Amino acid sequence: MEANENLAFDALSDRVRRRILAELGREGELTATEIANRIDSVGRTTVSSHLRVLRTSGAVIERRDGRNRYYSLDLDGTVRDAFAYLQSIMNRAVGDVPDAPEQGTRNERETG
Amino acid sequence: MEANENLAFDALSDRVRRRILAELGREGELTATEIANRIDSVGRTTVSSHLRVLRTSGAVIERRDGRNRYYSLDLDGTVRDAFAYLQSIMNRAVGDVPDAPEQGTRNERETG
DNA sequence: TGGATGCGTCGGAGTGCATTGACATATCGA
DNA sequence: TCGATATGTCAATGCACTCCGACGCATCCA
Repeated sequence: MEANENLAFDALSDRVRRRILAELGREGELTATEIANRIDSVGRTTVSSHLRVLRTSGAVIERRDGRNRYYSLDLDGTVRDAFAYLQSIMNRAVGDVPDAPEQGTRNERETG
Repeated sequence: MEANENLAFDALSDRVRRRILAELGREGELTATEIANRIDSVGRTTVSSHLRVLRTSGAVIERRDGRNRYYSLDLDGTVRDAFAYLQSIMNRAVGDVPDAPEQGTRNERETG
């Protein structure tokens, strides 16, 4: 859990990356270019770099279709780890923190 | 919410700071020296600097007593903001994420 | 009152990371 | 096949942050 937690917050430590995650959360699936168009504070190259970090750390999923690459949140990945971490420290202090949502209901563990 | 969210993840972006928060979550209240003793990868000065960041960003509360300063999590502060952020992006994607705990009224929340 | 303890802050050295333009690769359309 | 589009990657640059020793201030104890 320690390693995952570090990975998770590394991914979340950058403002642009959080912005990307928020967009993906809102839209579901977006291409790299679409994301870059929505965030005009940085260029396409920068977005691409951040997508690499998010991909490597397990925060987003990439789906290829022709020359497009669609990105979406990986809700079983690092975002969930970060959620779990915050949950755990709040839990110890309050003792009444709810669980993360049941994620497995939408994709029946295709990996196998 | 944007500003708070940035503050929150800035505070959480460092491994030592997360370590400190975890200790505070586990122990409830600790002095700066106690925290430094529990984290031997860095010195007391470093811990003090991180505590400053955590204090400034609203992640921890400081209570003074004589020459000691006791730190504890501020569960209505940035930790909660970070929780809320993750919640919101997971919410949009899953639509089934529970709320953070009610910090101020936890006495009434009798879990059935 | 004088020494010890707890703790914050300052200044500087070292390090890591974000950003970007240029370039490479693969796919689409005519 | 030829150009346009979508996207990743590389190398260089500059900034921001971490870490620590030294110092200062307040508090406690004898």
